[in-house]
Amino acid sequence: MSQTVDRALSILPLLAQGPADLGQVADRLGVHKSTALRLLRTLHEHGLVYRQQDQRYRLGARLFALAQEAVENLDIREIAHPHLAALNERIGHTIHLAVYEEGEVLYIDKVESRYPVRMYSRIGKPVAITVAAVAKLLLADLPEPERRALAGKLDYPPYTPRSTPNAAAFLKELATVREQGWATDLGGHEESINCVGAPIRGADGRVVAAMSVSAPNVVVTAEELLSLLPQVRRTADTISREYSGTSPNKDSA
Amino acid sequence: MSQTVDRALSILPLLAQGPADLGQVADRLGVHKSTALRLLRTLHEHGLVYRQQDQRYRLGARLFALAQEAVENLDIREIAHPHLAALNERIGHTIHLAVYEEGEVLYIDKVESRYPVRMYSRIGKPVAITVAAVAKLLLADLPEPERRALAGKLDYPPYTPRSTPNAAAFLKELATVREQGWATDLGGHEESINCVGAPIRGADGRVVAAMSVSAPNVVVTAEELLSLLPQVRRTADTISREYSGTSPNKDSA
DNA sequence: CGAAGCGTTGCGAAGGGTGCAACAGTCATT
DNA sequence: AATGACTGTTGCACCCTTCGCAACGCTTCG
Repeated sequence: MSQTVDRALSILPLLAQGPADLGQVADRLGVHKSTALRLLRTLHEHGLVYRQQDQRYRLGARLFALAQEAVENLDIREIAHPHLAALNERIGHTIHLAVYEEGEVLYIDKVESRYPVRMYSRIGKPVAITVAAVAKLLLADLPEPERRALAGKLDYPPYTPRSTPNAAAFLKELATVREQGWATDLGGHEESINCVGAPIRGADGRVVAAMSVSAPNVVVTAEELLSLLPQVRRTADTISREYSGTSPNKDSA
Repeated sequence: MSQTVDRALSILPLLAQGPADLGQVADRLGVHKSTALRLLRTLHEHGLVYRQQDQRYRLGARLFALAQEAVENLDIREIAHPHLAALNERIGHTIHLAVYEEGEVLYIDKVESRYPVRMYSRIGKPVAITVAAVAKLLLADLPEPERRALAGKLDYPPYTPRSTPNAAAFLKELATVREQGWATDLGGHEESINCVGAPIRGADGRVVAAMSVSAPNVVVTAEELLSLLPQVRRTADTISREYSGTSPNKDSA
């Protein structure tokens, strides 16, 4: 809606592919060099773009800072974390927390067995949206037209023989998930990894996040993992209650 | 230099502090609501800003994606990683890789003992620039006036009794580091953690990155850690040679 | 030494952004 | 139920800001 800002922001994904010099940026934006220069300068002043010694531009450090601060301000994450850590204490496996946002599913927290360290390692990476248990939970709750439209637009990469093959199968799976209130990924992403997940709901009943427990089948069989489902659901429900129950006022001064 | 873009980008750090509604954004920008609305819309279309259910705006998911892609495109990181992993195989401790950018020191890779997983957990977080071994290495190589100016502007938080107390002590430490070509952090950040690091240099001899090995002193004493210095320096030198030696052409098609 | 490539600057023109005012919802109050 | 206050939204006219151009300085080639 704002041409100048639109052009400036278009530079970011362009630079995400790798450093580029002024001419390249101007070309790919379809604007004059002087225009590109001014946009890049503004981005530079805000730290979103960095100029390396060969004068080429690449994405800047402030971007990390912003992403970091952003993830820390997600209140679901803040509320959920202690519960995820507690569950991890008991069962030991890797636990993920994820949210849905505009066509993408995004890990926002992860608790690794015996390492209670927050890892953002997968943040921003394209989640295997067609097979991940958390993705199924989040998409299953979308309004029907949106869900259908999204399913149609997705690719269905055959990670393994057990991956979701196409939109029809995916929609059917989502219906099942919505019905039963939990989801699995049994070797759909990596042959030897199984997951089981449950939804976290807000006060209005909508799914605001999803959590899952993952484990390689050399450690526990799929059946053993499924036997943890009650604990997973209980944790998810606890988080749901806390999230929707008391008003989590985060008003700043 | 570009007013519109400047205003739009100013919204990002503002939202990093927490969600805000249209009026708040307009006020803090000093512009009319309608203007703020159009800027936010443009940011929204690019995924940098997300509108939550209560209509308030917060930072969006694309930000994570950009930060992620950016860090993957740092060629120093790409070249260094296998060497860091190899060193980690031998000595087992945590290894960091960091760069300097416009007044900030930034971790861009980390190899954890027995977990050869890339963790970006600390990316974007303010590094303890006055005490970290990698920070000393990077700042020690700055041109004198810049180094002096930066040292004067920094805060010197007393994390521990062994933390760098003030600018004078810091500059003296940096001189030592530049002299000897390596750096340590002996309990300056956390009482029980020691680090030893070495610089990675480009073809022109300038320090382009720094690496360090960290270990708690319950595992190895400071002396034992220092005994690893030759290995650390050898690894750093190997990376330096590879980085500056052959032309690492990363031209895309 | 000249040519070609890059980034940079100042300028006039016009396109786009700005603020205003009015509208449409929602919520709380009376 | 009606009123008011509050939000987010829209259309519009004015004028500021941005745009592309052309020329410049600079380095790097041939």
